Amino acid sequence: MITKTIPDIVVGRLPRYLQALKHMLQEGIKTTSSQELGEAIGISAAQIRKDLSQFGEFGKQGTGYSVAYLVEQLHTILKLNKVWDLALVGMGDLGNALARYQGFAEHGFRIVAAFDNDPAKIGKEVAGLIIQDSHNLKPVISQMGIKIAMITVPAAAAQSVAEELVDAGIRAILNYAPITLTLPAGVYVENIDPIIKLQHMTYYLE
Amino acid sequence: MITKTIPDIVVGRLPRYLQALKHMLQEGIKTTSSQELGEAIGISAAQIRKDLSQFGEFGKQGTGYSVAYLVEQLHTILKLNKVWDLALVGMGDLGNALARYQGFAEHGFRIVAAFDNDPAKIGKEVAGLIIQDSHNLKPVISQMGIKIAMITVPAAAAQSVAEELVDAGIRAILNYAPITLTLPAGVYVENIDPIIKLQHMTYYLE
DNA sequence: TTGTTATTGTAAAATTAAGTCACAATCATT
DNA sequence: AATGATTGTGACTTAATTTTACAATAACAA
Repeated sequence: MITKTIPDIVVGRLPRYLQALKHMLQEGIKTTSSQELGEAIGISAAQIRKDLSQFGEFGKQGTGYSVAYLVEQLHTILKLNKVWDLALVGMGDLGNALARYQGFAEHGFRIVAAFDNDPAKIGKEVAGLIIQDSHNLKPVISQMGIKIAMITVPAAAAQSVAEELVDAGIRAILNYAPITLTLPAGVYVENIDPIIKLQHMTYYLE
Repeated sequence: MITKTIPDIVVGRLPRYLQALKHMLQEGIKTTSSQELGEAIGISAAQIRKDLSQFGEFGKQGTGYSVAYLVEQLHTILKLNKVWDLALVGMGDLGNALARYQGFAEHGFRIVAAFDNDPAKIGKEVAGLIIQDSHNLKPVISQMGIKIAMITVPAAAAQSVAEELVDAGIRAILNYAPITLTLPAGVYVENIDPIIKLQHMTYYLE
C-alpha cells in the first residue's frame, strides 16, 4: 500500500459526509449515490468520489454506496470506533452548556473531567460531573490518559491553560476562547469563535 | 477603482488579524509588522501583506503598521463601524449561554430578539431579553429589520427555522445545529459544530 | 548628509486544490 | 442479453494559494 499524505481539507470534509450519512440512516435510507450525498451537503459528486477514493473503494457501480457501510468505513478512517474521553476546562455558561450537551455522547465523545478555578464552582456537580480544581488539571488528565480537551475559559487565561493541558499529555484542543493559541507542533487545535464567523459574514452584508 | 472579487478565504482571515490586533491594542502596542502579526497567529508575513494589499496600502516601509489605524481600516472593510442586530432562535442551554455572552456586545453585535417554541420558556427573561414565541419570528424580525440570526435549535427543527428566518429577511445565519442547511443563494451560512471539529482532530490521533 | 537597517507592496514563480470531463468496469433490473 | 445507473480513476484544465524575491522607502544613527 502506498502511503501518501491526504490533504487536511479532504480530511475536514469527511465529518460532514458522516453527518449527512447518519441523517440518512435515521431516515431509513439504505443506499445513496455521490450525486445524492453531494446535493445534501452542497458538494459536487465528483469531489465526493475523489475524496473517498483516497481511502479505498467503498461503493458499487450502478448502485452507489451502502449508507451503513460507508458510515462504518468513515468511522474507521476517522478513528471513531472507540469512545474518546474529553476534558473540559472552564465551567462558565458555555462550559455548562457543553457539559449538558447530549451530542458528544451520541457521537462517541465522553466528557470525563471538568475543571474551573473558581472556589464557588469547585465541587459542584454538572451533568454527573464534579467540577474539579484547575490546580489538579495536570495529575488528573495525565492519570486518566485524556488526549482531547475543550477550553472555555476567558481569553486572558486560555494560553496558559492550553500549555498546562499539553504538559499533561493533551494532543488535541478544541478552543472556544477568542484568542489564537501558540502551541508546539503536533498539538492539533481547532477554534470555535462566533465573533470571527460573524465578522466574516458582515463583509458580505450592507 | 478596479473592482475585483476578493477570495472568500482572504476575507475569512481578516477577522483573525483583527482579533490579534485588538489584543495588541489592549497591551498598549502601537505599531506592528507583518512579521510580528504573522507569528502571533501562525500565518506567514508575506501572506498577511498580500491579503491586506488587496484592500489598500495600510503600512509604511521600514516601520510597519499602526495597530490602531489597521484596526480601523479592517473595521471599515468588514463593515463593523456599526452595531449589528442579531436574532437568536432556540433558548436551550447553548442559546442561554450565547444570550449571556458579553463578547457579542464588545464587538458590536447586539442580540435584540430571542425565540423558542417551548411555552415554559416563552415570556421568561434571559440577560435582559424576553423570550418570544417562535410563531412571531417572522413579523418581529422583519419589522426590526434584523439581518443576522443564530440558530441553536435541535437538528430536526433547524432547516424549517432557517427557511422561516430567510423568509423574514435574514441574510446571514450562524448555525449551531448539527446539520447542513439548504438555503437560497445569497444567504450566508456559517456552521459551528463541535462534533465535526472533534472528528476532524481524531483522524490525527491514535 | 550618508549609510544602515527594517519593512512594505508587488510581481513572478511554484505549489496546491478544485473542477471538468470522459469512460471502462461493473452491478441490478428487465 | 440488453439496458440503465453509477463508481473509480485518469487526464486535463482552471483557479486559488503560498512562497520567494526584491525594488522602494522610511526611520534612525553617525
